[in-house]
Amino acid sequence: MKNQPKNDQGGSDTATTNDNILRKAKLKKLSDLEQLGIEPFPHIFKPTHQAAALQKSYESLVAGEETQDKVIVAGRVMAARNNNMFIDLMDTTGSIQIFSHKDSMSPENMSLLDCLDLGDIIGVEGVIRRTPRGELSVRAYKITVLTKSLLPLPEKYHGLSDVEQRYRQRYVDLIVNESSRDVLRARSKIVSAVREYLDGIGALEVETPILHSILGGASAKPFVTTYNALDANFYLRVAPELYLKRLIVGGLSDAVYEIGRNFRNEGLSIKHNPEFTAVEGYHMYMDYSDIMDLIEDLVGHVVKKVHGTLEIEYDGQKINFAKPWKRRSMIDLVQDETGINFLEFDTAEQAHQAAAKLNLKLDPKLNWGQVVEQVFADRVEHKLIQPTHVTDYPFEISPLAKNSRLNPRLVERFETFVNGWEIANAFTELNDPRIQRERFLQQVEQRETGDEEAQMLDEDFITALEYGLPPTGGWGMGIDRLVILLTNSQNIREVLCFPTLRPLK
RNA sequence: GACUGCGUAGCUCAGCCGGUAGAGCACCUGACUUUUAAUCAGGUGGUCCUGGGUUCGAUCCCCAGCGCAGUCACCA
Repeated sequence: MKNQPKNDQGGSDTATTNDNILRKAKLKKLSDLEQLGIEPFPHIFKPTHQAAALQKSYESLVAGEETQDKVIVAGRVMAARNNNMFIDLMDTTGSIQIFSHKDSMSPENMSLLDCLDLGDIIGVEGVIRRTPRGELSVRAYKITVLTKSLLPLPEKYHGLSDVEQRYRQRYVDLIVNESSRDVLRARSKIVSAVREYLDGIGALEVETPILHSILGGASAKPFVTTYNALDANFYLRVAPELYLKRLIVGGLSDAVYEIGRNFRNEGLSIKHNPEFTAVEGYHMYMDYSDIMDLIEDLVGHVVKKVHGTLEIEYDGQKINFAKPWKRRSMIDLVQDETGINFLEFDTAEQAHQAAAKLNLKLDPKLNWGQVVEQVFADRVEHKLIQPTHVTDYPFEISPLAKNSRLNPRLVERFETFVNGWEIANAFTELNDPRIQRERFLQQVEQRETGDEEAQMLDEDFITALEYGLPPTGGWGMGIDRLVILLTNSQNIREVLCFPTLRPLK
């Protein structure tokens, strides 16, 4: 990539690049400060006020008026005018102008102004006033350098827009791009709201292993790593599901949940990052209908917390999260779009023939359920803009879900779609150890025919089921996608603090 | 992984139908001193992503590589 800061040029006299010239200018000011007996990196400073709160409490202060209210603020110098007489100081809450005039500052302190650069972090003691031009300001009595910055900030008007650099050097992006800060702060708020809701219904937050010796809980390609001390290979988990259900078996709580990272060794896209955050929850004595209610309440709580209303706009499209959400079976939705009722086909061959009529090119090895899933993905998924629970999935693609009470070829599973994206996946949990073993064995068979994503037989999980998993409903939700929707972002990387990039060589 | 596009100053971007490059901001010097992307005058700053090839000459054309983006495939 271009424009990486070079770290090995600080002391070189032969340096001629602009990078070096800019850096040298700042190093000179740093040594000027030291000449003045000023420590450019002091240990501590205690501000008393923050910018946003000051802006709010002095909202009605009229232009030209000065108070006697003493404040101490601290932040980064983002802009300066009139030889640093006016400085825009930015802290984590907002900005406030600093006004430095010889009438209210010592000559020594005034000379410190000459050593300031954009990007420096300073502390300012002074009084609140509003300038005749109407800008709320701190008239400085004393300015303290808190941290000298040695690298130039990006352009003050256009900011930093090179996406690669924004993600590789998120700290620079965050300094100059308010929208980046807003998105990541909203993410934190969303995670808090999820936690708040689940704690509120009495669910217990737990942490289960990320290093798994047996792959399970979802159909996905894993990352593999080695643990030296045990001389054993581990998978980075693709889902925490099987461990969470073990905790329900153990009766740790009526409900448990985990918010954490899953890892899938698959491609990057605007919707996919190899490590992503999911929340999963398991609730005794609930079935998938109860979980649909729960998802609607949970997401509703989060949306309201972030937006104050249940109707949001994403990419110009209005999305309404008000209950109840549409609930419709996968088979019916496919029939709505294609006129084909796949339940009429008893064999995979018949399903393949039907799919072929729809001009779908499918791997001939796919079983009936996989064909239905592909037709659904191709014809239906992208049309599900408003929140929709798609219910009753084929059992072949749902090895951990309990069979349907209505049709043995289906299971009590649903996925929730918003804006054409799957955001949640849930089942009435399969708790019959005999059937679970069969399902695992079918997965193992698929694995042996080359399906890298098929799950493994987890004997200990079956043992847990043999001790008895009470009737339980479980669900998982992708946090990143929810954040994309609720922050009107276009890309998963925008909602990750540090998205995955190819390492620089 | 495949295809397409992009890579020029610290940042945001022009430009060159092949003759070694410009602007604004930032930075430096000076002026101004109640400014708001402050203003005015002057100045510094470039491996035009990297490596090959074609050419008298390549930042520009060709090939390969690296990085990024978008689309597709797998997936949440």
